[in-house]
Amino acid sequence: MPMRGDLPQLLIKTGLDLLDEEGTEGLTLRRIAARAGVSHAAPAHHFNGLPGLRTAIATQGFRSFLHELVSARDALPPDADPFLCLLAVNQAYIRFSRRRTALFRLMFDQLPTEDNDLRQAALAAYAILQDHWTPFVGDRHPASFETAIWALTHGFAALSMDRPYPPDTPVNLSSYEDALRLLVG
Amino acid sequence: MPMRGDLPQLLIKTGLDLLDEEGTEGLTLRRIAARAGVSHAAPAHHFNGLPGLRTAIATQGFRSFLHELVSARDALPPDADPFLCLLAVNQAYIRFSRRRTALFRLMFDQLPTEDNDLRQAALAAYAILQDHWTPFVGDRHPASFETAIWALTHGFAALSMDRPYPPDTPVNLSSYEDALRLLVG
DNA sequence: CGATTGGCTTTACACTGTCAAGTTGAGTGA
DNA sequence: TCACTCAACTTGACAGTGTAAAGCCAATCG
Repeated sequence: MPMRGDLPQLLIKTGLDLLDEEGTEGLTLRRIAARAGVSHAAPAHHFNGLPGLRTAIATQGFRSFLHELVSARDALPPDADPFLCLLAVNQAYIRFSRRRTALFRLMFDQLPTEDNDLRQAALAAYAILQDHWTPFVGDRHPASFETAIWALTHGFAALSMDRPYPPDTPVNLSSYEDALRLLVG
Repeated sequence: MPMRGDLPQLLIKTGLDLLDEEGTEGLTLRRIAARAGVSHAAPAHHFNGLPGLRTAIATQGFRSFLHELVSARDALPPDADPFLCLLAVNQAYIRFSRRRTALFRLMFDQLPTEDNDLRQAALAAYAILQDHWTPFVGDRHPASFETAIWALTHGFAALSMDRPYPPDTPVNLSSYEDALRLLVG
């Protein structure tokens, strides 16, 4: 495998930059290649064409996602209120979707892909989420509660990415906090 | 060459078909043109390039969306239980996202576009949703409750489109019903 | 009748992903 | 030392894409 410089990793990083800077349509094999200083066909040689590179980028995206969730958790004191922990981690989820919209969209678009690395990275991030809402299950059906709280968070993230759905209401994080309280309370 | 029925509407309908049959990447100006039996540049002449055609298709999508929500409501007897109405309409929301995934994605991708027709179509659909959850606001903060129930529904729709997020758990509609009950109860 | 205009076609161009073939260069074995 | 190998690229070509400019042509209008 590539000892020298590790071009695949450089291509993934370049793709992430391109995604953040220019959005979804900026992610192109040839642009990544040009920015990485290699020939236009080099990326396709290391990944399985554009789809392969996209899942590789999405996988790295889930790892960054995990890192931000963990950071949000570790920023609180170890004896913090469980609800504050839950809120902090879920707000990190939502902030990620707003700050890295194109990447967030790519990640969840690529999720159906049956790629092992992608699955593992996504599951690792999901495990962090699970850890924080399990204390609130109570006597409710665990699967339903899990579905509820996760769909609430993801839905809020998806809808507040670029704009609110009903263009009048400004979706803000405090209204998410209220909604979360409704659910766990 | 279509004598009757204006070409723009035919192009939109062709685009919707193409989207349903071949997914997002099947939606192409040239393919739409070919299927509609016109030259490859005809679509760009009536809409503002591909972006314009996409928002036009998304707008029509929101109109179909509205129609399905209304149909779900009208399928119940007029004296039906409010929760059953709410559930039926929201399940229609979710079914739409599963049955017409590519269109659903396009609709919410194009939503940020500052297009008046698109806004109006999206708001009309949203109004139907609002009608059904307002009876359950109770003494809660209306905006937060609205956010909660709508984010829950949209999140569930988004996550169950192609796949479950944690690839193990099969997201099904009955778990959504439970989640909805948790929220409105 | 000639001019105009709107609907569409034709042509051209830059850009995309992908494939096949070529190049290069660092290792490897005898 | 000297071919040989083989993976990492490069080069070149091709079909498909959106878009812009120009052309065509029937209907309309003054």
